[in-house]
Amino acid sequence: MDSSIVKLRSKLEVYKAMTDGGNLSDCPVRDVIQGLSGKWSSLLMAALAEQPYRFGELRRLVPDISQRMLTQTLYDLQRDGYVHREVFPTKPPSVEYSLTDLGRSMFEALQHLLQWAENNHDAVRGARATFDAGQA
Amino acid sequence: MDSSIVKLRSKLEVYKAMTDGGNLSDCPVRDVIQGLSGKWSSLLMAALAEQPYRFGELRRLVPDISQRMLTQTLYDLQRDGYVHREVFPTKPPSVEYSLTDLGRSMFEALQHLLQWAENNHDAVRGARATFDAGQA
DNA sequence: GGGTGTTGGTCTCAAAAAGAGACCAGCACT
DNA sequence: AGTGCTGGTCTCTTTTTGAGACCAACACCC
Repeated sequence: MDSSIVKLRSKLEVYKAMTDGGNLSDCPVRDVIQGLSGKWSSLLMAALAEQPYRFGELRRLVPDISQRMLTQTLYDLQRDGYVHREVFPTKPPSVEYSLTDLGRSMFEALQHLLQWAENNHDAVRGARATFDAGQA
Repeated sequence: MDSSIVKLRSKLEVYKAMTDGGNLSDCPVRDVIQGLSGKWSSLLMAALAEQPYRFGELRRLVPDISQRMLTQTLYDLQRDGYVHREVFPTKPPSVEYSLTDLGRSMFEALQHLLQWAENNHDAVRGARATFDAGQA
């Protein structure tokens, strides 16, 4: 079973790792997860996991992200060490974003969740439809 | 290697699964991920993965969540089929939240990411510190 | 040399989401 | 009668996000 490594740790431990200290600054796991829980983070990670992209390419690739949020999300990902930003001295200068080793490592863990989402989206959509019908 | 199953699919495919159609409603993966990318979702999932909890217990367990966001996040998790809500006719009535099978299945995938966060938080914190020092 | 296009942003303003905290009904217990 | 506990909701303020205008610098074209 591919989840054996994870299962060796009790769920309680993972939970405690998220709440230890009671506040964010004392809880590293929450601190890290926070940076990934934005609306665009996982999407941009998935894009950059495929290949490095330039700013404008990413903007065209994800048409419904605002330029402002693209800038900011890339900045945050870079700050947390997942993404490398390189400016090429062309005219006008172009900027390439790529995953760091840390970013690739993180994406491997994230990918399980993306995979699950792809495999189970109809179950989720079904649950949502049933729920909404019941509330109506 | 425990990630072999995932690696069988190309990263490109996962990425395409997140962008197909160009908008949210046509992209199931983004639709599902969206529901999990909130600030509190993963934390509450981790808590409920440990054991079922009542509303007030969760509130005490996560002291820095507002009652308003606790209500709403649990509602969303319930709507997407991850969480079961049961009202017991005590006086005053108590409400218990627990994971569904779908929720447990999803948490298994999520746990990889939580695990990674726990293992690598010092790398992330280090990257952040270095970055901030460079910007100063 | 003047007009147009490209680059990767920033700035402002409006809309949406989140946080803080008061408030509520219903009943038990004292 | 007063107090407490339950799981919420309501309102108000602050923060975050979204939409879109604007920018400098240069290249290319004529």
